Amino acid sequence: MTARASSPVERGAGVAVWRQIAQRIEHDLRAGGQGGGARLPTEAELASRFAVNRHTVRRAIADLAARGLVRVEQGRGTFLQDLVVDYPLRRRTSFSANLLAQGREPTHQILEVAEVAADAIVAGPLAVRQGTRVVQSTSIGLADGIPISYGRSWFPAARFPGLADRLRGYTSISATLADYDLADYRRETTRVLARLPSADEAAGLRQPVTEPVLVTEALDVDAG
Amino acid sequence: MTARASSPVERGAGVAVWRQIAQRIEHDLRAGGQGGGARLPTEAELASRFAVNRHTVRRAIADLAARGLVRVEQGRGTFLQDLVVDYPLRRRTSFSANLLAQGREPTHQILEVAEVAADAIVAGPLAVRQGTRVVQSTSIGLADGIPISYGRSWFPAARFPGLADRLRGYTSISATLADYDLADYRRETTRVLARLPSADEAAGLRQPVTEPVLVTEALDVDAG
DNA sequence: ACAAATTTGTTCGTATGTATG
DNA sequence: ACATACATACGAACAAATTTG
Repeated sequence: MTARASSPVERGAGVAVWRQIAQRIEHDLRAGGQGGGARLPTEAELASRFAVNRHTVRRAIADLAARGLVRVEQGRGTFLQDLVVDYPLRRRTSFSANLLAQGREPTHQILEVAEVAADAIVAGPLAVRQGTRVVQSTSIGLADGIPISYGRSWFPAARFPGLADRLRGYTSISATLADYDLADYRRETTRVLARLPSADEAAGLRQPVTEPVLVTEALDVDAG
Repeated sequence: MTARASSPVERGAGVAVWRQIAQRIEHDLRAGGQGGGARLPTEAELASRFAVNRHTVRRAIADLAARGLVRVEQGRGTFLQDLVVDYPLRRRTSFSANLLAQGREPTHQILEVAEVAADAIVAGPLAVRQGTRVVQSTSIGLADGIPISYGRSWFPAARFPGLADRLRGYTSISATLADYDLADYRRETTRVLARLPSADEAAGLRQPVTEPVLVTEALDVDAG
């Protein structure tokens, strides 16, 4: 698509070249309704097209990728992303940030991750046979450094290849804990509410993009 | 802080140098509890400290910034970011939103909530004496109706009056599950993404009001 | 108010590594 | 094995914003 010479970018203008390129690509993407995972030109191609260094194109693409417009795959190419970045990932990051910011958010520490055979107790709810390999995660939840919860979870190993390692790598929260937290701890933290502009319209649009607003409100509560 | 020579990064290992640096910086930040907007060493400083090119350091910092740990200001420096949006609540809302959109996000079902006496196993990590009343929650995680995880958690009853009832009322997600989900399940569900208008600007403000955007996107995936 | 020094931002060039087909 | 395409890393230079003299 857009095989045209592509008018050159403005050098020396106030706007960084990579921004101009990012914007142009974005515009072109939105214009030419390339559904699904349409593929973008290669970095080299774009570089020559815009007459810039490949790094400059990469910077632009990095921006688009960060905003969830495209997805980059090594060795394959860059593709239009209509599904956006995901939430959990960001969620985790925001959690880390939280942790860093204050020291008193409830945290979750994974003590141990092991792969064991499912026993009778576990096998039932997981709908697997006894003896099936399951990943067992043992963790504690902390609030202000004080242990609040202790939990053990099991996941079917087969269904989640690599889960064990992944769990070891991260320190994630226990939802249950967080949920409780949401009810009680909230008092002295900041809240964020996500409000869909209108749960209805979100449906009609074919565009994969709906943009509800996230309202953040700080709530100071006197102790007690 | 950390004025030491900083053992060199592993070259040629499987991990990109910038990742190692990002991780090291992150670690150092968490370790040295530098509250508020403590300032990081300059890029040049870090570059020489790690014996890498400045670009490599920049890449690492970009990562930290993207994850909300630090904030970079041209001409001034890089600072530890502390104000953050709130995490758990956002998570829940997004979860609800998710639910609303489709019906097949991974869910968490609480099977049973009981108040029991802490046994030796539980008492330890919770830092309570054996026999202390603890709330025991048993739950399973589902994805598309299929049980994926089975877990049991304990909370000190004293610390959380009313927890039992509250747990019975909710149906929450398992963070671990969600974490994994992020890698695999994503493919065929609807995602909700909270995007700060500009991860950078959101930084400057001391105001407790940040208004990221929630992007909801439907993703149709061909079966198979 | 102006100049200089600092510090981050942008762009180019070059080289090499890694994943994909 | 080979070509393609993205990933990483280094080096150099200059621009822009901020702070300091």
